[in-house]
Amino acid sequence: MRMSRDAMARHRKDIVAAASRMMRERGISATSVADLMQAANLTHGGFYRHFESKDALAAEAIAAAFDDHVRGLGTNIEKLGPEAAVEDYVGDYLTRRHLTRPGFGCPMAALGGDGAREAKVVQEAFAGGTRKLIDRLAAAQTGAPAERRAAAIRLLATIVGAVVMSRAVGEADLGDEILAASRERPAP
Amino acid sequence: MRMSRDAMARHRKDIVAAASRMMRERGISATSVADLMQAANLTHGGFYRHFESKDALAAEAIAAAFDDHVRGLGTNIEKLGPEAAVEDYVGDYLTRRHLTRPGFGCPMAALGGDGAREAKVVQEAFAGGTRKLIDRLAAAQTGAPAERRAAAIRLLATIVGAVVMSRAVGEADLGDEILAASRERPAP
DNA sequence: TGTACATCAGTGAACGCGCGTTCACTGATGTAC
DNA sequence: TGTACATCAGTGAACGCGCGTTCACTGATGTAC
Repeated sequence: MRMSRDAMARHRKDIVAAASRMMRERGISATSVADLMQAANLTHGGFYRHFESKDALAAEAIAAAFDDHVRGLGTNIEKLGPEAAVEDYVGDYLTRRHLTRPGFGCPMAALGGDGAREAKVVQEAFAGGTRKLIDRLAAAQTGAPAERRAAAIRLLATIVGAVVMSRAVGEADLGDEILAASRERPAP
Repeated sequence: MRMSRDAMARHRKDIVAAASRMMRERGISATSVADLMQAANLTHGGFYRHFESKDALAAEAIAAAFDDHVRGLGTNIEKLGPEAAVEDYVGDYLTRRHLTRPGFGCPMAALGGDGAREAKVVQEAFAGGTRKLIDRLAAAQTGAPAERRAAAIRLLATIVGAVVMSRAVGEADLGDEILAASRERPAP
Protein backbone atom coordinates (compact mmCIF):
# COMPACT_ATOMS: atom_id res chain seq x y z
CA MET A 1 0.00 0.00 0.00
CA ARG A 2 0.95 3.61 -0.38
CA MET A 3 3.34 4.90 2.29
CA SER A 4 3.53 8.37 3.80
CA ARG A 5 6.16 10.76 2.48
CA ASP A 6 8.04 10.41 5.75
CA ALA A 7 8.02 6.63 5.59
CA MET A 8 9.17 6.71 2.00
CA ALA A 9 12.05 9.06 2.81
CA ARG A 10 13.03 6.80 5.70
CA HIS A 11 12.97 3.75 3.46
CA ARG A 12 15.14 5.48 0.88
CA LYS A 13 17.76 6.27 3.52
CA ASP A 14 17.55 2.70 4.82
CA ILE A 15 18.22 1.34 1.33
CA VAL A 16 21.22 3.64 0.77
CA ALA A 17 22.62 2.79 4.22
CA ALA A 18 22.19 -0.96 3.64
CA ALA A 19 23.82 -0.68 0.21
CA SER A 20 26.66 1.46 1.53
CA ARG A 21 27.56 -1.18 4.07
CA MET A 22 26.74 -4.31 2.06
CA MET A 23 28.58 -3.17 -1.06
CA ARG A 24 31.71 -2.42 0.96
CA GLU A 25 31.47 -5.91 2.44
CA ARG A 26 30.62 -7.95 -0.64
CA GLY A 27 31.52 -5.76 -3.59
CA ILE A 28 29.12 -3.91 -5.86
CA SER A 29 28.14 -6.66 -8.30
CA ALA A 30 27.94 -9.32 -5.58
CA THR A 31 25.35 -7.23 -3.72
CA SER A 32 21.97 -8.15 -5.17
CA VAL A 33 19.00 -5.81 -5.18
CA ALA A 34 16.91 -8.47 -3.43
CA ASP A 35 19.47 -8.96 -0.64
CA LEU A 36 19.88 -5.31 0.16
CA MET A 37 16.15 -4.60 0.05
CA GLN A 38 15.71 -7.43 2.53
CA ALA A 39 18.42 -5.87 4.72
CA ALA A 40 16.37 -2.66 4.63
CA ASN A 41 13.22 -4.65 5.62
CA LEU A 42 11.58 -4.25 2.24
CA THR A 43 10.87 -6.48 -0.74
CA HIS A 44 12.82 -6.18 -3.94
CA GLY A 45 9.90 -5.10 -6.15
CA GLY A 46 9.72 -1.63 -4.62
CA PHE A 47 13.32 -0.82 -5.42
CA TYR A 48 12.54 1.02 -8.66
CA ARG A 49 10.20 3.49 -6.94
CA HIS A 50 13.38 4.89 -5.36
CA PHE A 51 16.18 4.40 -7.89
CA GLU A 52 16.45 4.36 -11.65
CA SER A 53 18.84 1.40 -11.59
CA LYS A 54 21.25 -0.52 -9.40
CA ASP A 55 24.06 1.66 -10.76
CA ALA A 56 22.26 4.81 -9.60
CA LEU A 57 21.99 3.36 -6.10
CA ALA A 58 25.62 2.25 -6.13
CA ALA A 59 26.67 5.81 -6.93
CA GLU A 60 24.61 7.17 -4.02
CA ALA A 61 25.82 4.46 -1.66
CA ILE A 62 29.45 5.20 -2.46
CA ALA A 63 28.96 8.93 -2.09
CA ALA A 64 27.32 8.28 1.30
CA ALA A 65 30.18 6.01 2.36
CA PHE A 66 32.75 8.68 1.49
CA ASP A 67 30.70 11.34 3.30
CA ASP A 68 30.57 9.22 6.47
CA HIS A 69 34.27 8.44 6.22
CA VAL A 70 35.30 12.06 5.65
CA ARG A 71 32.95 13.28 8.39
CA GLY A 72 34.72 11.02 10.90
CA LEU A 73 38.07 12.51 9.97
CA GLY A 74 36.68 16.06 10.11
CA THR A 75 35.22 15.53 13.58
CA ASN A 76 38.57 14.28 14.81
CA ILE A 77 40.42 17.26 13.33
CA GLU A 78 38.13 19.59 15.25
CA LYS A 79 38.57 17.57 18.45
CA LEU A 80 42.28 16.79 18.40
CA GLY A 81 43.80 19.26 16.00
CA PRO A 82 45.11 18.36 12.53
CA GLU A 83 48.36 16.63 13.49
CA ALA A 84 46.94 14.24 16.10
CA ALA A 85 43.82 13.63 14.01
CA VAL A 86 45.81 12.48 10.96
CA GLU A 87 47.96 10.29 13.20
CA ASP A 88 44.80 8.78 14.67
CA TYR A 89 43.27 8.35 11.23
CA VAL A 90 46.27 6.46 9.90
CA GLY A 91 46.55 4.46 13.11
CA ASP A 92 42.91 3.31 12.87
CA TYR A 93 43.14 2.77 9.13
CA LEU A 94 46.06 0.36 9.39
CA THR A 95 44.52 -2.03 11.90
CA ARG A 96 43.19 -5.56 11.72
CA ARG A 97 39.88 -4.11 12.93
CA HIS A 98 39.62 -2.07 9.72
CA LEU A 99 40.66 -5.05 7.61
CA THR A 100 37.91 -7.26 8.99
CA ARG A 101 35.10 -4.69 8.96
CA PRO A 102 35.10 -3.25 5.43
CA GLY A 103 31.41 -2.41 5.75
CA PHE A 104 32.29 0.37 8.18
CA GLY A 105 35.63 1.35 6.70
CA CYS A 106 37.15 3.33 3.86
CA PRO A 107 35.12 2.95 0.65
CA MET A 108 38.19 3.42 -1.52
CA ALA A 109 40.00 0.50 0.13
CA ALA A 110 36.86 -1.66 -0.05
CA LEU A 111 35.56 -0.76 -3.51
CA GLY A 112 38.28 1.10 -5.41
CA GLY A 113 39.20 -2.02 -7.35
CA ASP A 114 35.59 -2.48 -8.46
CA GLY A 115 35.38 1.19 -9.38
CA ALA A 116 37.71 0.79 -12.36
CA ARG A 117 35.08 -1.31 -14.15
CA GLU A 118 31.89 0.42 -13.05
CA ALA A 119 29.50 2.76 -14.88
CA LYS A 120 30.43 6.41 -15.27
CA VAL A 121 27.93 7.54 -12.63
CA VAL A 122 29.66 5.28 -10.08
CA GLN A 123 33.13 6.53 -11.02
CA GLU A 124 31.90 10.08 -10.57
CA ALA A 125 30.89 9.20 -7.02
CA PHE A 126 34.40 7.87 -6.44
CA ALA A 127 35.90 11.04 -7.88
CA GLY A 128 33.72 13.32 -5.73
CA GLY A 129 34.40 11.36 -2.56
CA THR A 130 38.11 11.12 -3.26
CA ARG A 131 38.35 14.88 -3.79
CA LYS A 132 36.67 15.52 -0.44
CA LEU A 133 38.96 13.07 1.34
CA ILE A 134 42.10 14.51 -0.26
CA ASP A 135 41.00 18.06 0.57
CA ARG A 136 40.49 17.19 4.24
CA LEU A 137 43.76 15.34 4.52
CA ALA A 138 45.66 18.09 2.70
CA ALA A 139 44.26 20.78 4.97
CA ALA A 140 45.38 18.76 8.00
CA GLN A 141 48.87 18.21 6.60
CA THR A 142 51.90 19.94 8.10
CA GLY A 143 54.97 20.90 6.07
CA ALA A 144 55.45 23.27 3.18
CA PRO A 145 51.99 24.45 1.98
CA ALA A 146 52.86 23.81 -1.66
CA GLU A 147 53.58 20.19 -0.83
CA ARG A 148 50.61 19.49 1.44
CA ARG A 149 48.28 18.23 -1.24
CA ALA A 150 50.85 15.91 -2.79
CA ALA A 151 51.82 14.64 0.67
CA ALA A 152 48.15 13.95 1.48
CA ILE A 153 47.68 12.03 -1.76
CA ARG A 154 50.84 10.00 -1.15
CA LEU A 155 49.74 9.18 2.39
CA LEU A 156 46.30 8.13 1.19
CA ALA A 157 47.75 6.00 -1.62
CA THR A 158 50.00 4.22 0.88
CA ILE A 159 47.27 3.31 3.36
CA VAL A 160 44.75 2.37 0.65
CA GLY A 161 47.34 0.13 -1.00
CA ALA A 162 48.33 -1.41 2.32
CA VAL A 163 44.74 -2.35 3.20
CA VAL A 164 43.97 -3.65 -0.32
CA MET A 165 47.08 -5.85 -0.21
CA SER A 166 46.52 -7.05 3.35
CA ARG A 167 42.96 -8.07 2.57
CA ALA A 168 43.92 -9.76 -0.70
CA VAL A 169 46.58 -12.04 0.78
CA GLY A 170 44.23 -13.38 3.44
CA GLU A 171 47.18 -14.49 5.58
CA ALA A 172 47.31 -12.93 9.01
CA ASP A 173 51.11 -12.81 9.26
CA LEU A 174 51.82 -11.32 5.83
CA GLY A 175 48.85 -8.97 6.19
CA ASP A 176 50.09 -7.74 9.55
CA GLU A 177 53.60 -7.23 8.19
CA ILE A 178 52.19 -5.06 5.40
CA LEU A 179 50.18 -2.98 7.88
CA ALA A 180 53.15 -2.58 10.21
CA ALA A 181 55.57 -1.56 7.46
CA SER A 182 53.07 1.00 6.17
CA ARG A 183 52.58 2.41 9.64
CA GLU A 184 56.27 3.34 9.94
CA ARG A 185 56.62 6.56 8.02
CA PRO A 186 60.06 7.56 6.83
CA ALA A 187 61.38 10.69 8.53
CA PRO A 188 60.31 13.66 6.37
CA MET B 1 38.00 -35.73 -30.34
CA ARG B 2 40.94 -36.70 -28.21
CA MET B 3 43.93 -34.33 -28.46
CA SER B 4 47.62 -35.18 -28.20
CA ARG B 5 49.38 -34.56 -24.91
CA ASP B 6 51.26 -31.67 -26.49
CA ALA B 7 48.08 -30.07 -27.79
CA MET B 8 46.43 -30.47 -24.42
CA ALA B 9 49.37 -28.87 -22.61
CA ARG B 10 49.29 -26.00 -25.10
CA HIS B 11 45.57 -25.52 -24.58
CA ARG B 12 46.02 -25.45 -20.82
CA LYS B 13 48.62 -22.71 -21.11
CA ASP B 14 46.37 -20.79 -23.51
CA ILE B 15 43.51 -20.93 -21.03
CA VAL B 16 45.68 -19.72 -18.14
CA ALA B 17 47.12 -16.92 -20.29
CA ALA B 18 43.67 -15.81 -21.47
CA ALA B 19 42.36 -15.87 -17.89
CA SER B 20 45.39 -14.02 -16.56
CA ARG B 21 44.79 -11.17 -18.96
CA MET B 22 40.99 -11.19 -19.05
CA MET B 23 40.59 -11.35 -15.29
CA ARG B 24 42.92 -8.40 -14.83
CA GLU B 25 40.86 -6.48 -17.36
CA ARG B 26 37.34 -7.40 -16.26
CA GLY B 27 37.69 -8.72 -12.74
CA ILE B 28 37.48 -12.34 -11.65
CA SER B 29 33.73 -12.82 -11.36
CA ALA B 30 32.98 -10.80 -14.51
CA THR B 31 35.19 -13.16 -16.52
CA SER B 32 32.97 -16.03 -17.61
CA VAL B 33 34.29 -19.50 -18.35
CA ALA B 34 32.65 -19.39 -21.79
CA ASP B 35 34.27 -16.06 -22.70
CA LEU B 36 37.78 -17.06 -21.72
CA MET B 37 37.54 -20.46 -23.38
CA GLN B 38 36.50 -18.66 -26.56
CA ALA B 39 39.51 -16.32 -26.16
CA ALA B 40 41.66 -19.47 -26.01
CA ASN B 41 39.95 -20.77 -29.19
CA LEU B 42 38.12 -23.55 -27.37
CA THR B 43 34.53 -24.23 -26.35
CA HIS B 44 33.42 -23.95 -22.75
CA GLY B 45 32.53 -27.62 -22.28
CA GLY B 46 36.15 -28.74 -22.26
CA PHE B 47 37.10 -26.47 -19.38
CA TYR B 48 36.68 -29.11 -16.69
CA ARG B 49 39.15 -31.49 -18.34
CA HIS B 50 41.80 -28.94 -17.28
CA PHE B 51 40.57 -27.36 -14.05
CA GLU B 52 38.55 -28.49 -11.07
CA SER B 53 36.64 -25.20 -10.92
CA LYS B 54 36.73 -21.59 -11.99
CA ASP B 55 38.35 -20.76 -8.62
CA ALA B 56 41.19 -23.20 -9.31
CA LEU B 57 41.86 -21.50 -12.64
CA ALA B 58 41.66 -18.05 -11.05
CA ALA B 59 44.35 -19.08 -8.57
CA GLU B 60 46.62 -20.29 -11.39
CA ALA B 61 45.93 -17.22 -13.51
CA ILE B 62 46.83 -14.89 -10.65
CA ALA B 63 49.98 -16.83 -9.82
CA ALA B 64 50.97 -16.63 -13.51
CA ALA B 65 50.27 -12.88 -13.60
CA PHE B 66 52.49 -12.31 -10.55
CA ASP B 67 55.22 -14.48 -12.05
CA ASP B 68 55.19 -12.47 -15.29
CA HIS B 69 55.16 -9.21 -13.36
CA VAL B 70 58.01 -10.20 -11.05
CA ARG B 71 60.02 -11.63 -13.94
CA GLY B 72 59.90 -8.26 -15.70
CA LEU B 73 61.28 -6.54 -12.62
CA GLY B 74 63.97 -9.20 -12.18
CA THR B 75 65.14 -8.87 -15.78
CA ASN B 76 65.46 -5.13 -15.34
CA ILE B 77 67.45 -5.50 -12.13
CA GLU B 78 69.95 -7.70 -13.96
CA LYS B 79 70.12 -5.27 -16.87
CA LEU B 80 70.19 -1.91 -15.10
CA GLY B 81 71.19 -2.67 -11.53
CA PRO B 82 68.83 -2.46 -8.56
CA GLU B 83 68.58 1.30 -8.15
CA ALA B 84 67.80 2.17 -11.78
CA ALA B 85 65.52 -0.87 -12.12
CA VAL B 86 63.33 0.14 -9.17
CA GLU B 87 63.20 3.70 -10.49
CA ASP B 88 62.12 2.34 -13.88
CA TYR B 89 59.60 0.01 -12.28
CA VAL B 90 57.93 2.79 -10.34
CA GLY B 91 58.10 5.11 -13.36
CA ASP B 92 56.32 2.58 -15.59
CA TYR B 93 53.89 1.63 -12.84
CA LEU B 94 52.65 5.18 -12.33
CA THR B 95 51.77 5.91 -15.95
CA ARG B 96 48.54 6.33 -17.86
CA ARG B 97 49.71 3.44 -20.01
CA HIS B 98 49.58 1.13 -16.99
CA LEU B 99 46.19 2.53 -15.93
CA THR B 100 44.61 1.78 -19.28
CA ARG B 101 46.13 -1.66 -19.85
CA PRO B 102 45.37 -3.60 -16.66
CA GLY B 103 45.49 -6.87 -18.59
CA PHE B 104 49.24 -6.51 -18.91
CA GLY B 105 49.90 -4.76 -15.61
CA CYS B 106 50.28 -5.46 -11.92
CA PRO B 107 47.82 -8.13 -10.74
CA MET B 108 47.63 -6.62 -7.26
CA ALA B 109 46.51 -3.24 -8.60
CA ALA B 110 44.04 -4.90 -10.98
CA LEU B 111 42.60 -7.64 -8.76
CA GLY B 112 43.64 -6.96 -5.14
CA GLY B 113 40.22 -5.54 -4.34
CA ASP B 114 38.53 -8.67 -5.65
CA GLY B 115 40.98 -10.82 -3.70
CA ALA B 116 39.49 -9.86 -0.36
CA ARG B 117 36.28 -11.72 -1.20
CA GLU B 118 37.67 -14.69 -3.12
CA ALA B 119 38.09 -18.34 -2.19
CA LYS B 120 41.04 -19.36 -0.03
CA VAL B 121 42.90 -20.93 -2.96
CA VAL B 122 42.79 -17.57 -4.77
CA GLN B 123 43.99 -15.65 -1.72
CA GLU B 124 46.88 -18.08 -1.41
CA ALA B 125 47.90 -17.19 -4.97
CA PHE B 126 47.83 -13.52 -3.98
CA ALA B 127 49.94 -14.25 -0.91
CA GLY B 128 52.51 -16.25 -2.86
CA GLY B 129 52.78 -13.65 -5.61
CA THR B 130 52.95 -10.77 -3.15
CA ARG B 131 55.78 -12.45 -1.23
CA LYS B 132 57.77 -12.87 -4.44
CA LEU B 133 57.21 -9.26 -5.43
CA ILE B 134 58.14 -7.93 -2.00
CA ASP B 135 61.27 -10.11 -1.91
CA ARG B 136 62.46 -8.78 -5.26
CA LEU B 137 61.75 -5.18 -4.37
CA ALA B 138 63.38 -5.53 -0.95
CA ALA B 139 66.54 -7.03 -2.43
CA ALA B 140 66.75 -4.09 -4.83
CA GLN B 141 66.24 -1.53 -2.09
CA THR B 142 69.06 0.74 -0.95
CA GLY B 143 69.36 2.05 2.59
CA ALA B 144 69.79 0.31 5.93
CA PRO B 145 69.42 -3.49 5.37
CA ALA B 146 67.08 -3.84 8.35
CA GLU B 147 64.74 -1.32 6.77
CA ARG B 148 64.81 -2.59 3.21
CA ARG B 149 61.86 -4.92 3.48
CA ALA B 150 59.63 -2.36 5.18
CA ALA B 151 60.68 0.27 2.65
CA ALA B 152 59.83 -2.12 -0.21
CA ILE B 153 56.40 -2.84 1.27
CA ARG B 154 55.70 0.86 1.77
CA LEU B 155 56.75 1.64 -1.79
CA LEU B 156 54.56 -1.14 -3.16
CA ALA B 157 51.59 -0.03 -1.05
CA THR B 158 51.94 3.52 -2.36
CA ILE B 159 52.01 2.61 -6.04
CA VAL B 160 49.26 -0.02 -5.72
CA GLY B 161 47.05 2.49 -3.90
CA ALA B 162 47.81 5.20 -6.43
CA VAL B 163 46.80 3.02 -9.39
CA VAL B 164 43.68 1.68 -7.65
CA MET B 165 42.55 5.23 -6.84
CA SER B 166 43.41 6.63 -10.27
CA ARG B 167 41.44 3.89 -12.00
CA ALA B 168 38.47 4.22 -9.66
CA VAL B 169 37.94 7.96 -10.15
CA GLY B 170 37.84 7.63 -13.94
CA GLU B 171 38.67 11.30 -14.36
CA ALA B 172 41.86 12.00 -16.27
CA ASP B 173 42.85 15.13 -14.35
CA LEU B 174 42.34 13.76 -10.83
CA GLY B 175 43.85 10.45 -11.84
CA ASP B 176 46.94 12.13 -13.26
CA GLU B 177 47.31 14.26 -10.13
CA ILE B 178 47.28 11.11 -7.99
CA LEU B 179 49.92 9.47 -10.19
CA ALA B 180 52.10 12.58 -10.18
CA ALA B 181 51.92 13.07 -6.41
CA SER B 182 52.81 9.41 -5.85
CA ARG B 183 55.77 9.68 -8.20
CA GLU B 184 57.40 12.37 -6.08
CA ARG B 185 59.06 10.54 -3.24
CA PRO B 186 59.91 12.44 -0.09
CA ALA B 187 63.66 12.73 0.50
CA PRO B 188 64.69 9.72 2.64
C1' DT C 1 56.59 -52.58 -37.04
C1' DG C 2 51.45 -53.29 -37.50
C1' DT C 3 46.89 -53.62 -35.66
C1' DA C 4 42.86 -53.62 -32.54
C1' DC C 5 40.85 -51.18 -29.18
C1' DA C 6 40.40 -48.56 -24.81
C1' DT C 7 41.03 -43.88 -23.48
C1' DC C 8 39.80 -39.27 -23.07
C1' DA C 9 40.17 -33.96 -24.92
C1' DG C 10 37.05 -31.38 -26.95
C1' DT C 11 32.05 -30.35 -28.49
C1' DG C 12 27.64 -28.32 -27.81
C1' DA C 13 23.22 -29.01 -25.65
C1' DA C 14 21.28 -29.01 -21.25
C1' DC C 15 20.87 -28.40 -16.02
C1' DG C 16 19.38 -25.45 -12.15
C1' DC C 17 20.07 -21.05 -10.29
C1' DG C 18 20.23 -16.16 -9.24
C1' DC C 19 20.36 -11.91 -11.35
C1' DG C 20 18.23 -6.95 -12.69
C1' DT C 21 14.12 -5.39 -14.08
C1' DT C 22 8.92 -5.24 -15.04
C1' DC C 23 4.18 -5.52 -13.89
C1' DA C 24 -0.70 -6.20 -12.16
C1' DC C 25 -2.42 -5.55 -7.92
C1' DT C 26 -3.46 -3.55 -3.05
C1' DG C 27 -4.89 -0.24 0.07
C1' DA C 28 -3.26 3.83 2.90
C1' DT C 29 -2.12 8.54 1.77
C1' DG C 30 -2.84 13.05 0.19
C1' DT C 31 -5.84 16.25 -2.14
C1' DA C 32 -9.80 18.60 -4.28
C1' DC C 33 -14.10 20.08 -3.10
C1' DT D 1 -13.68 20.14 9.10
C1' DG D 2 -15.53 16.10 6.40
C1' DT D 3 -15.78 13.25 2.39
C1' DA D 4 -14.87 11.14 -2.17
C1' DC D 5 -11.48 9.61 -4.92
C1' DA D 6 -7.04 9.72 -7.55
C1' DT D 7 -2.37 8.63 -6.52
C1' DC D 8 1.37 5.74 -5.83
C1' DA D 9 4.80 2.98 -2.32
C1' DG D 10 5.18 -1.46 -1.55
C1' DT D 11 4.21 -6.57 -2.73
C1' DG D 12 5.35 -10.82 -4.89
C1' DA D 13 5.09 -13.32 -9.18
C1' DA D 14 7.09 -13.27 -13.57
C1' DC D 15 10.32 -11.90 -17.50
C1' DG D 16 14.55 -13.02 -20.17
C1' DC D 17 19.28 -13.72 -19.54
C1' DG D 18 23.87 -15.38 -18.45
C1' DC D 19 26.25 -17.95 -15.22
C1' DG D 20 29.11 -22.39 -13.51
C1' DT D 21 28.82 -26.94 -14.11
C1' DT D 22 27.38 -31.61 -16.13
C1' DC D 23 26.84 -34.94 -19.67
C1' DA D 24 26.27 -37.99 -23.86
C1' DC D 25 28.74 -38.12 -27.74
C1' DT D 26 32.80 -38.08 -31.24
C1' DG D 27 36.91 -39.61 -33.11
C1' DA D 28 42.10 -39.05 -32.85
C1' DT D 29 45.52 -40.60 -29.63
C1' DG D 30 48.16 -43.78 -27.14
C1' DT D 31 48.89 -48.49 -25.78
C1' DA D 32 48.81 -53.59 -25.43
C1' DC D 33 49.79 -57.35 -28.05
